[in-house]
Amino acid sequence: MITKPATLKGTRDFLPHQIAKRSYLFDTIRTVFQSYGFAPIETPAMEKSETLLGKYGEEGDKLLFRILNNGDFMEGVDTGASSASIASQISKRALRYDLTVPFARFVSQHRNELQFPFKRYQIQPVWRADRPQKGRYQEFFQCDADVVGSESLWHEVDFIQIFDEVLTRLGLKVFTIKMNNRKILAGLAEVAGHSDRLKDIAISLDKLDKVGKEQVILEWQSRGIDQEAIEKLSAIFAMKEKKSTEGLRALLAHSEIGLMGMDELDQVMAHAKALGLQSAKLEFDITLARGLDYYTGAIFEVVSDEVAIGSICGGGRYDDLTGIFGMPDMPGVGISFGADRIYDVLDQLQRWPADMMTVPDIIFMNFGEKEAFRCMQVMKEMRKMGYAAELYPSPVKMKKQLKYADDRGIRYVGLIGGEELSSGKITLKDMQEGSQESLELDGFKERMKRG
RNA sequence: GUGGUUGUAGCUCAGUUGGUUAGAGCGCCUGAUUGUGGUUCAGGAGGUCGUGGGUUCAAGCCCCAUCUUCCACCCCA
Repeated sequence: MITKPATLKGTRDFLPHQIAKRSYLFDTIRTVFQSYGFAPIETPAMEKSETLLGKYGEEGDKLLFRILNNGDFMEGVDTGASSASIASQISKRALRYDLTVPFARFVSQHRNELQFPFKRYQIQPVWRADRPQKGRYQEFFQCDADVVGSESLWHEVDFIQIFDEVLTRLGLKVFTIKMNNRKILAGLAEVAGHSDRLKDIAISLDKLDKVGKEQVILEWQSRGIDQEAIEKLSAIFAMKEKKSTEGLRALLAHSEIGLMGMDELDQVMAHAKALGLQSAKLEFDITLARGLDYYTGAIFEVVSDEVAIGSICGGGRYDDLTGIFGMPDMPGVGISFGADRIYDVLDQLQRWPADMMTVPDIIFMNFGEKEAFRCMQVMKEMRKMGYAAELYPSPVKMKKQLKYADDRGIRYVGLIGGEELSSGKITLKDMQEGSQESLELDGFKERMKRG
């Protein structure tokens, strides 16, 4: 039986022109990361299940792709157990869900080989068993930069500049870097008298933009936040509208952690603004929560204001990511570029630079055995000069050969047929101009150098 | 994971209340042009109507399942 060819849902093939665009994107990100002192690493696509499980919350666990054990995976399995238990019995490996947790494992494992603070970047695919939508895939690339082993807030300032630099270079003109601090959210929970309910308060608050404040209040109520607390928290709504921290200090006056968050936020934003940004708008957003459980300080999210596709970058600070791998007191902060979403944004906006396809500089027409051999000799010299050259592989009709050159967007065509072979000349055709000239080998080289 | 939506030629899409042989544009191939592309003209190829069942004398169209797409939740890049 023949299987109909198809990629799995949420996954895609990449054609040469798409790879060209993606490489340009990666190269831009890589260049900027390196200019800020980050060095590349790679980790395996799969990890032990226990490395990944429980790191992304309950929802995240469900989105992990599990890998079935090899061999007789049912041997000794308690089939009466729960699905989750059976799953962990028959699957000891999983595909990575992001690059941050594998990085934490990496740092802990190689701690004696690294110099701290350690700054690494990583551009690799990740997998999530999510339901696909536009800009939402089951396999996609993340481009992460993290620094571990430093509490300095200068890193936060660096990351804001990196967002600005990369996205500006890629041609995005209108985008917003949203910033908040988990300590501020913790402070709010504290003054509301619900320190233990930080997550409930933040998750509902995060939806403010979408559902409005009445709905947020309703959701708080249903999550068991009492009326007195809600009244205190309501002061937030005004701050959200003004996008300012005005009045926030007063509200957090009795929360040590809240005030600490305020200090951090003010310091980072002030420095980032003083250094200047090219295209980015930098905004405080009290409702920004982000789901990942491990964030403890600054949190970032970048959205394009030109294309509605969700966030294109994210990031934040975590005090203790490697603790679960047996390496306590290792603070870190990092960001991630969602390459595939940025790709989609650039596609939609048609912001790709021209001439990104890797196309040879010249193609030689094939007139037969002897003529082709002469072309091979000439091409050998051309390649030494740094040109990419190729020969049409078979001596078919000129029309077909030229159309091939045209379709591929190759600018120059070299013709060495019977006439040229006997006269020792080369006919060079410029496909853009539609002109052609007959040249000696030296003149031909000169002509190519002139472009 | 929940609710919805989509699928017809390589691409973008028509296809009437179920009724002969499923169409168009673009693209592709061939020729006009046996050493000249992108223009023009003439001709041609290409479809298990996503897949599998079912209802019917008859299904691209109705029903069920499944895969896929996109949307809203959820969550996120």
